[in-house]
Amino acid sequence: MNAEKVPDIIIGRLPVYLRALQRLSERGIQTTSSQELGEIVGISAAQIRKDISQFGEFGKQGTGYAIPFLIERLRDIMNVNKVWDVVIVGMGDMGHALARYNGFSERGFRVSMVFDNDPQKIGQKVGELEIYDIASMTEKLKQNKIRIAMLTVPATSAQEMADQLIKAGVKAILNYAPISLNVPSGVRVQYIDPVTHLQRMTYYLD
Amino acid sequence: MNAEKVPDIIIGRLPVYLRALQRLSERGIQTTSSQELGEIVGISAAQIRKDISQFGEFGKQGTGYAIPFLIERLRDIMNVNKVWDVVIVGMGDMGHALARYNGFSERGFRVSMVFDNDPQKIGQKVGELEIYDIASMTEKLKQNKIRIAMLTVPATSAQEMADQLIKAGVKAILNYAPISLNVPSGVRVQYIDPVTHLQRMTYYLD
DNA sequence: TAGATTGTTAATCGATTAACAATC
DNA sequence: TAGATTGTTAATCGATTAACAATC
Repeated sequence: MNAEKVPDIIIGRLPVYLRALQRLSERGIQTTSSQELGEIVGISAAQIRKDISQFGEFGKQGTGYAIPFLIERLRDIMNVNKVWDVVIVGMGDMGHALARYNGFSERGFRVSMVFDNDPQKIGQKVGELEIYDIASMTEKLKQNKIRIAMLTVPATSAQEMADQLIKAGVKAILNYAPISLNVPSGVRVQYIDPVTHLQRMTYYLD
Repeated sequence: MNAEKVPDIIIGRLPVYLRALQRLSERGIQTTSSQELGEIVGISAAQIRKDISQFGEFGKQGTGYAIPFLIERLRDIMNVNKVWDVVIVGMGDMGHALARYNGFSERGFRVSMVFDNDPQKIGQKVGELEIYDIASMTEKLKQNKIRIAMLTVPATSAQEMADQLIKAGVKAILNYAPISLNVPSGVRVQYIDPVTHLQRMTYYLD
């Protein structure tokens, strides 16, 4: 699709554009401009045009972008024009909250399995899902060709769990444990740690 | 403290350094080098030295950085050498999970109040905390001089709640709602949306 | 047609890396 | 002393912005 390699920093902005476009679409709006979209997401119009133009000519001079069309293109580009099965490892409070979150399905993801190693939890239900034993995880992930996992275990076992996930074929980890993971190239990690996010802001507070 | 304005991208890496240093410290390690720290967090040694040197000369040639000392300096710089009171707005699953998370206190934050507008929830307890009515939020935030909030309400009411928080004096918002917030300059926002994080990775999956 | 807005180029700005003297 | 590693400079690399011809 794209001859040149697109910088990761641009890839990181696409989901934000998509999210904003979907909100506009929900409100019945059919068209937008780089100017308008930029004001919504807090990014310059020039940058938005440049980002989008990496992938094709999706706009029209004079009128801007057709929202449903641009949404489809972005979903294609990001590979979310299908539903990805994801698993959750660690059924503490955070794992439970994610398992019950209903914002995944409408945006391309489905929580298909959840795991824990606590005998008290194994076999319990979280919504529709039964909590499986981590001991059976490698096998189940391979069987179901799972590529994406969310990691919500304590920091002390996060690296070990990540290693297991990777051995089982996982290529993308959303890590909620407050620790930097060591992973081989070819495996992607995104970090969600509320404390680092908060600390990034307190620098600016007196 | 620092004459030159430090780029925000550097500020964003400091919490990651701090987190790694604290893990080393827990393991009883007293000293580290830019090389070693870089391998842990996945950042080049040169960049780590450059980032740290923005704020002073905290290392020693030949031996590296004294971990407890560097931790103290970073905590000073980031303003987390004291405990910040934070509030949570929206007591759904995510709000509950955050309210019960015990990783805040040891890293400079304390959840001091939680709010919801559901009569069923108001007055209930979450751990030690009573859920307060959002109607009383402005008043309570002003009384307690709250500067930081975590926003875990549905996307549809997130902007409205953010506006209220800002009116009440909040200067930093950690936004869990899947929507870009519009805020005046002087107010900081950090975004946590598992779906955008996942979408950022699916681009690279086949 | 007149007005609006794209896609793209060139210029600017900023961030990262490589290299090394200083020094513990 | 010899080896290790910092702090910093200069070079490189990459990202953002400004500007505008093209065109709807």
